[in-house]
Amino acid sequence: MSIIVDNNEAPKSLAVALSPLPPVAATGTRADSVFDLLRASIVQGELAPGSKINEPQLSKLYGISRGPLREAIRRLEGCKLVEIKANVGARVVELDIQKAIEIYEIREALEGLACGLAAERATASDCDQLRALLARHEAQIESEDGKRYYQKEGDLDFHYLIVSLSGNTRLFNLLCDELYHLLRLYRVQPSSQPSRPAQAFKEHHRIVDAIEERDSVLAELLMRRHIASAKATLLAQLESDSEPGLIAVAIR
Amino acid sequence: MSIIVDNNEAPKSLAVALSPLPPVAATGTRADSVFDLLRASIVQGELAPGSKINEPQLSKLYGISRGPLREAIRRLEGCKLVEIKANVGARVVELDIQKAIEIYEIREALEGLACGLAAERATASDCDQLRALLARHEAQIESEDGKRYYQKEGDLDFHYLIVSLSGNTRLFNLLCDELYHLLRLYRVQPSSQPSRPAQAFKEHHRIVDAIEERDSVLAELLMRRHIASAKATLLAQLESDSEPGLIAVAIR
DNA sequence: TAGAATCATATTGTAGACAATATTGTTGAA
DNA sequence: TTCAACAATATTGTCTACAATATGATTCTA
Repeated sequence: MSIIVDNNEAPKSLAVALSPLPPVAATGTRADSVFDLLRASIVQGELAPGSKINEPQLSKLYGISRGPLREAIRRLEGCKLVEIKANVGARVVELDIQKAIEIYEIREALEGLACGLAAERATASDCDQLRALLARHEAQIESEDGKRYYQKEGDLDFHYLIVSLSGNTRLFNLLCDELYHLLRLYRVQPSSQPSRPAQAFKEHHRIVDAIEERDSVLAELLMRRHIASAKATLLAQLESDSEPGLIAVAIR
Repeated sequence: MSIIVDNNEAPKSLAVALSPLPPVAATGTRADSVFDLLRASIVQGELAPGSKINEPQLSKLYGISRGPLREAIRRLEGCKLVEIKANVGARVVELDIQKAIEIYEIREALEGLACGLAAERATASDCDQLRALLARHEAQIESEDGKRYYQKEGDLDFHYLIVSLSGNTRLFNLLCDELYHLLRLYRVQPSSQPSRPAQAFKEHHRIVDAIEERDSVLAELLMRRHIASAKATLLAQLESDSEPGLIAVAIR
């Protein structure tokens, strides 16, 4: 299954696949709640890449009118998770290799920045937190299902923490509220997943070393290399996956 | 006049200050048109930083209903030009020194990336374009009112071109559709404007040299330094401006 | 007078209905 | 059969009205 060619319409059992709106919205407006739900649905693959966002269908599903729904869709557009064409509607974004390259180029620059700033600003207790996180990851790597966890979310935990230590709020929002959600789209398909948890773990350790030593130049360099490695791994996966995908396109 | 303390409400003569919606929308939806108009109004300072976005008032002014207007406001939120609080409404963003630092940190990383990529990808004719742009700027710098032009928009022209040469569409959108509009907010106030057109012009030339020589590492380095200089200049202005502002706050 | 509670007002949030546009299916002619 | 024009349908875009919430002014009490 390739993410490139999977632009089928949403299945008819959509109402089953998507979670309904909780009866009492925790806080904020309905548009906010629906935004969260829709984003989760897209990121988790319930709403397939390329599939149409049908307003009447979704407003009925979530039990809200189209007004707040449209506002939620506009916010998704801001996050680049959907693309809107006037008088045509919104579709879940389709990720291809070209977009992956662009995203990772940006990610490398921004996380490099974040890591360098973190090295300048991290306190001793911040470093303790980083070490504790790494220790938890080490324990999980040794167990087999932990390995999967580490690949999926544990890695992002590490990056979240570094970015938050940068002290740059806008940078945090840019990475954690937008870019990371997009990145998750690339993890939806089970795929071969050779990945590289042990290697990544080593790299994480060296990054924390640099931060502890307040070596911001080295911290930036190591993080940029770390992201570049992740990019190479992802691109290799995408390219191997794309072959059957292209065939599937040809068949149709 | 300081951008920090200028959080007065929009003047009563708002309808005069803002341009009305053109009778025939060029293309796209009304929400798109109003988004463009509102963004222009904010960036040009007609809608002052910190001022309230009043939906009934604006919908009457633009001659549209609140539905598309709210969608436009959501998009402005995505560009970080307004901040929305649930059940309270939207306000034009207030720029302070802290935010300027954050924006310029991000800008330095992203434009450094863009410039390095441009050095890798620019063709001979791309380089010709860059040289032609610089020649135009040189001519304008020598005339006095050209100097002002150069400070205001000519500099951004140069950066637009570099970013577009990077070949990274997402990077282009991030910088040109979002960050640059925000940056313009800092230029609204007339201020002392010592600025540094001659120095910036020199730096631009060296950047183009590096791009022509396909030296992406140098190109990135020079662009980062160039942005860092611009940041220092802006921060110096903001800090000198902020003193009377703080007094104004104390008086009120 | 100072402060708190209450009420009136204004603004935001939401719903439902209608208009405009795009999409799809059908019919007809070449 | 194939293509084009047309009609039917569905979806998006917009408007109006109403409900929910916040804001402020006023009144009342200590």
